[in-house]
Amino acid sequence: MVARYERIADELRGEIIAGAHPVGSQLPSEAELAARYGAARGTVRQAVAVLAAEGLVGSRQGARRIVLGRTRSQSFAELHSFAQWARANGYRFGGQVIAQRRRPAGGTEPARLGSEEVLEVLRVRTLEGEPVLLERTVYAGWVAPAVEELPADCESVTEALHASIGLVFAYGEHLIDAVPAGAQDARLLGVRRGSPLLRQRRTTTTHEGRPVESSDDRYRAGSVAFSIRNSIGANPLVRHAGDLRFGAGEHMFEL
Amino acid sequence: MVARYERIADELRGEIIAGAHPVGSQLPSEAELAARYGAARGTVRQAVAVLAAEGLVGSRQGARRIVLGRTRSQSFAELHSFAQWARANGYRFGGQVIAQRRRPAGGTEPARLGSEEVLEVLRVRTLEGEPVLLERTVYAGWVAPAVEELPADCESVTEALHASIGLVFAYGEHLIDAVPAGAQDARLLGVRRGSPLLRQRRTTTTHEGRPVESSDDRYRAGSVAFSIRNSIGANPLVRHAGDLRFGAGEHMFEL
DNA sequence: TAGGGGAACTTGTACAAACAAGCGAGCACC
DNA sequence: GGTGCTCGCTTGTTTGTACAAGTTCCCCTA
Repeated sequence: MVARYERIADELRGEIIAGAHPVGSQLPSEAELAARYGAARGTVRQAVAVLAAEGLVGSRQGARRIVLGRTRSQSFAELHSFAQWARANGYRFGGQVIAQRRRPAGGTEPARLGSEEVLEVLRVRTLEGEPVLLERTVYAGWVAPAVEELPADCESVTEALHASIGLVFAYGEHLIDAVPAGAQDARLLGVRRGSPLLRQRRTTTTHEGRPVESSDDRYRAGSVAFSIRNSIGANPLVRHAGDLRFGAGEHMFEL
Repeated sequence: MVARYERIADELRGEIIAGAHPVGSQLPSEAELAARYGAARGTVRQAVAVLAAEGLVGSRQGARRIVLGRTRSQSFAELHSFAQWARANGYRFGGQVIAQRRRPAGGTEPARLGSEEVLEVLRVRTLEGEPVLLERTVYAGWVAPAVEELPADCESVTEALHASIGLVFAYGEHLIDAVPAGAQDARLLGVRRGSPLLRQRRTTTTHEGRPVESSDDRYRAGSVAFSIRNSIGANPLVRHAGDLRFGAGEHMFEL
């Protein structure tokens, strides 16, 4: 059972993507949409709120909503699952575990992952036959057995874990920056040492806030880019900082 | 006049940051909050929706909301304005125009910026005395005069343009990736050629969707990082297979 | 013609009510 | 002891109403 506002949002999104509402044009007013769909104004507002959150439309009090773009963001799942992102975009992709071992948690890991023993996995992901991503993932102890069950060439770890133990990656925090390729990075990704990599560090938790994994993913430069659309009203994005000299923290944009 | 739901959100956020609701704990139910604040349930829902959008709390049907984190994501303006971000975080910062010239629009610029003549500006930004950011910005013709009025060491272009012509950067689209430093990048940022830079390409528009600028900003590696906190909606692992397929260009994560 | 004043329109906020759907704990049963 | 089920709690969805606040555009006036 899909909610009514979602169906309305889907339909409006479809119209925008199809070009019925060109970029820069005005959307029908809430009252018009309510009449068209035979829904209450509140329901229509929920629908357009979805589109606004996706960055497709912008709105401000007093003026009609305007169309900002036509590309849809599928943000969360794609940010967590390489496979889901690649599949949604029609790319050929693959994966291969290079190394995997259990070890005691160290540093901030016990606090971040909430377990004393962790499972460390090194995976290479390919896109269109080319290695583009190196994943260094640390799993909390309680998911380790399920992860060890997976085949080495498992296409989608996220989906496999959902199927096997019903695990859902519900919340995540991501840090994106650029780093030079180390020796191992260079070898596995087929680039020169020191060449630029786009790094995404993430920590994910379940619905209950239970930590699942913490990962350091490195993309070959030129292979992928992150895209964000935002507005002054709805603020998904902000910046943070660290220190060049002390190297203790680093400057950070919060998205 | 601040909205009621915003005041409630502020108060709850304050309680979370202060530790009254530790990370992992449950928030009071909507009914309790409504009673406490003497507000309708809908109003309370709006308040907690704000916190959810900030990534502070997570929610799912049937269960109480839980606290996910204590760090607050700030304003949108900080993504567009280096100065506002740096100031809000208490950093010393500066800026200097290196080159500036008008030229005819080329390539996709007429379409992106909606003008035939543009103003190209090259700026270096410093943080704590160190050059960390190189901005190559192309302004639409209609803002060019106002930009040319600015002093070469203008601290905040965004604020200056707001003060002089009432310009508001309302919507933005950002593409984040990693690139090797070119000769000019290396010289101005004080790094070696080919070393990693974090690149943020952005296009900004006004409230009405009128294009203002298009920029290529490059950060020294290790100086800044982008941070995103997100959550899965209601739909766990459901994805539509290949409903969208954009041929051109590079692979993109859309956030 | 340029400018000010307003009226109509549009989105934002707030309240109230009702039902649907999912979660969790406690209870009964095997 | 463990399993399954029911019931109460909590969040999600939808409708309706009313007013507030900001925008847009037309018209009237100087």
